[in-house]
Amino acid sequence: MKHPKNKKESTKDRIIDAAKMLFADQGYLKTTIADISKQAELSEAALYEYFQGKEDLLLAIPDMWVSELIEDLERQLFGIKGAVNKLRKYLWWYFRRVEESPLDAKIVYFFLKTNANFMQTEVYSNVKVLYAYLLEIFEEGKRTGEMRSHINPSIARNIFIGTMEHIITLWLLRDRKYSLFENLEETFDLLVSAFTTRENDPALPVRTLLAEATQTPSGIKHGNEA
Amino acid sequence: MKHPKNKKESTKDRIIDAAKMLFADQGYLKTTIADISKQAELSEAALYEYFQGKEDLLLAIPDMWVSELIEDLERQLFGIKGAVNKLRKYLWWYFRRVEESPLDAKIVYFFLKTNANFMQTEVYSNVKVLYAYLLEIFEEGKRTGEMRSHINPSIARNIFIGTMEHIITLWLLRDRKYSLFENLEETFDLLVSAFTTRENDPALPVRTLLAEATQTPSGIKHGNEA
DNA sequence: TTAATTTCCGAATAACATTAGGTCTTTTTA
DNA sequence: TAAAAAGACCTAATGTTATTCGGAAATTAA
Repeated sequence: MKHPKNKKESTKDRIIDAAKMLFADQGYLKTTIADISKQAELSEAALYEYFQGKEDLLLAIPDMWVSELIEDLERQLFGIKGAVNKLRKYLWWYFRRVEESPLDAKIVYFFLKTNANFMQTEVYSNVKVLYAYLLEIFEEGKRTGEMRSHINPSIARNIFIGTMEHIITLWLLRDRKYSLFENLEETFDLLVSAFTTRENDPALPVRTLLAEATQTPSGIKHGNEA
Repeated sequence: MKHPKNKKESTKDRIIDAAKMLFADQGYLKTTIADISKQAELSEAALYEYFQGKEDLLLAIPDMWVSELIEDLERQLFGIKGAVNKLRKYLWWYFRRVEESPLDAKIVYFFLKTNANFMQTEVYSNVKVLYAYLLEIFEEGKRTGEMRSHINPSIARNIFIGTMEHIITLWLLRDRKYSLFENLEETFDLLVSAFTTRENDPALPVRTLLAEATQTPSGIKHGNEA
């Protein structure tokens, strides 16, 4: 059915690109079908051959992006050992994808949830897949002892996702004037220190502290713990 | 100017209440001025005596709510000693306010950021005030030694706010079928364990071991407010 | 080459937000 | 108190936008 004329971008893609740019730039409301079709060099009526309407067009954008993400994620995590390492990879991977596709990200974070029936959409179930990976990671960490045994995976996931989303939202609101990766290392360490057992906490290695403490001149009382 | 006929709700309030309900229920887009004015028992034209337009009306809602929050927050935190206690109060207070005014919260979290010029609005600067309190709390915690000395307050704030917002957003998306306070205790403990020095971590009292081994380092005055 | 199909467009249509212009009521003021 | 001013409200335009209609041009299939 689809015969991609490689010489030029397909019409559908042109529409999507135009819409993506305009939605992200001016917002969904202020962007008119006339704007989009002008940018895509097409009549307004023709646009309706490709999308059922403005809302359908909006939904199509995150739909594609999130699908790509899902496919990529599996490959990215493949072969990585350990829950903390997976968590780290997840974070760096996702931030890179967001930095590479800020328009998609903006549409996802700003215009998707407003849709009222967003919960019933294809995109939402795909987002849940992305989140489910995190749950698995926390469950693995718990199982292997890398993370605290009494941790609640879904709570940990809330904290992790919430933090990610907030950082991204701020970055988008501030017109992405800085790098998303600024302070990321520190943020990750802080998060991990909440989840992991102490031995695995790189930010505050207790073993080392203990060792230091027992060496400090004033501190030696009774080193009854080891 | 204002002569509040106490016998009935003022017209302006009626409009705001109608808009709040309809926006939160159907979304900003699907709600028409006709809907709102019908609900408020008013002609469409009359509505424009009170608000410049649909967008102005939308903005008015969080504007009022956030102003109230700011005024309340100061009183709520007044007299509470210790950064962790303040943090806890902040969280419980805010969640209660959200649970009491879910429609306002929904408008804030779902329809405000989409506004493109949201950054220039009155509401945004007020939201920043709310967030600034958190920064102060983390700085205080750092200063008093209640929290880790190497913590970055703005990173801690990101984690805290991100987590809050994510929990609230989920709750709203799921039609608030459960209590916002479900698992809150556990979530808070997990967060605090990332921020605090070990002695204040009730979940995993590793530091008590250390404290036994050494004396409290550098004369930390831990307010024993737990 | 002809029929079918796809791609596209100009011109309606319809749903809205917003304005204009006016009536009726309440408040002010002289 | 009576006239004037201000306020609250309305019906009926007006203008903007999304969406649909009916058909033309271009492409593909036979």
